[in-house]
Amino acid sequence: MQMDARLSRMLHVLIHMGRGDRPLTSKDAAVMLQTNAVVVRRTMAGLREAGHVTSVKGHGGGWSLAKPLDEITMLDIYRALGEPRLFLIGPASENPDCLVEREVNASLESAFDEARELLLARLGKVSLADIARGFEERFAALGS
Amino acid sequence: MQMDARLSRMLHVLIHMGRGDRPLTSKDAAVMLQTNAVVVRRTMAGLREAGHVTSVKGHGGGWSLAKPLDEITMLDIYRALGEPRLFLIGPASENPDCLVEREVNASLESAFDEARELLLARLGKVSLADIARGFEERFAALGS
DNA sequence: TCATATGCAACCTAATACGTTACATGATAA
DNA sequence: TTATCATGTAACGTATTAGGTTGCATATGA
Repeated sequence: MQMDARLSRMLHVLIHMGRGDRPLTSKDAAVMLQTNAVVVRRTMAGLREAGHVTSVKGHGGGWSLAKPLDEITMLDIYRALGEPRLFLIGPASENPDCLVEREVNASLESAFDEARELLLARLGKVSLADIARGFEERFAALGS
Repeated sequence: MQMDARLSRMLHVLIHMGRGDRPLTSKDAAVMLQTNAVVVRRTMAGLREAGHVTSVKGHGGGWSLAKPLDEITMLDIYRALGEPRLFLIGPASENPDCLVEREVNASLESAFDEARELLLARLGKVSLADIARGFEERFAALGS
């Protein structure tokens, strides 16, 4: 499979939403993300269920933030997406009969679990407002 | 795609090779790994190129370790497999025009890079002899 | 009423480890 | 020398899953 870009895409579009004043339509988001409006709705559905965004049908409708960006972390969005699998690499089988294989699995899982823990902790420390701030700084530096 | 089990499988089979005295045929390895002999050869080819194992054709042939297990780390095998992609999650595009997207990518990459670094460091600290030792201990505990 | 927007089902596509078949090549034993 | 055993490799099929696409129902505002 290709990369799972849902987390990246949602962060991207949420920060744009934080900078706009009107609801963002799936169509406009699709242009930003260079994809299809259905893909946007499908992915955003998880964020709505998690309470991070709201959606309104009809004229003037679209997607809006349900809370300010500084109350949303990268980890929140990862969770709202259903905590998709992080690693492409894994054990051949979950509960093998072979004791050697069990030992190999234990060694690998230990290393991967530690990496996962670190990664999620890091995602939890960065709010979308932090990322937006980083953007503002780069943008300002560009104009100078 | 399903999990990439090549690392797990290679560690498994290498430790078995360390416990045997004769070359291990692809067929026998395939039974151990519950797969096909061609898959074994395909995957082991990388380990041979990296100098971790040797292969001999014909009668009495098969696969042998090129060095003792305490001179091979989990990281060595990961590298010999061509350093396959670790993470399933990634950016939507590598060099986006949108500055917001660049900022998102930078934040994500920073977190993922740190996790990768930790993971590879951990893989580099564990030799196959360490895993074999763990197995021996569990095995001995089982018999008591 | 009509244009606009989400909601959602149903299907196709791409990428890639893994599985499978077929055949060539090399090595050993009879 | 010949049969057997083993690796080497090409070629093609399979399964999984994010993403893409079409179609239609539903709700909202002008």
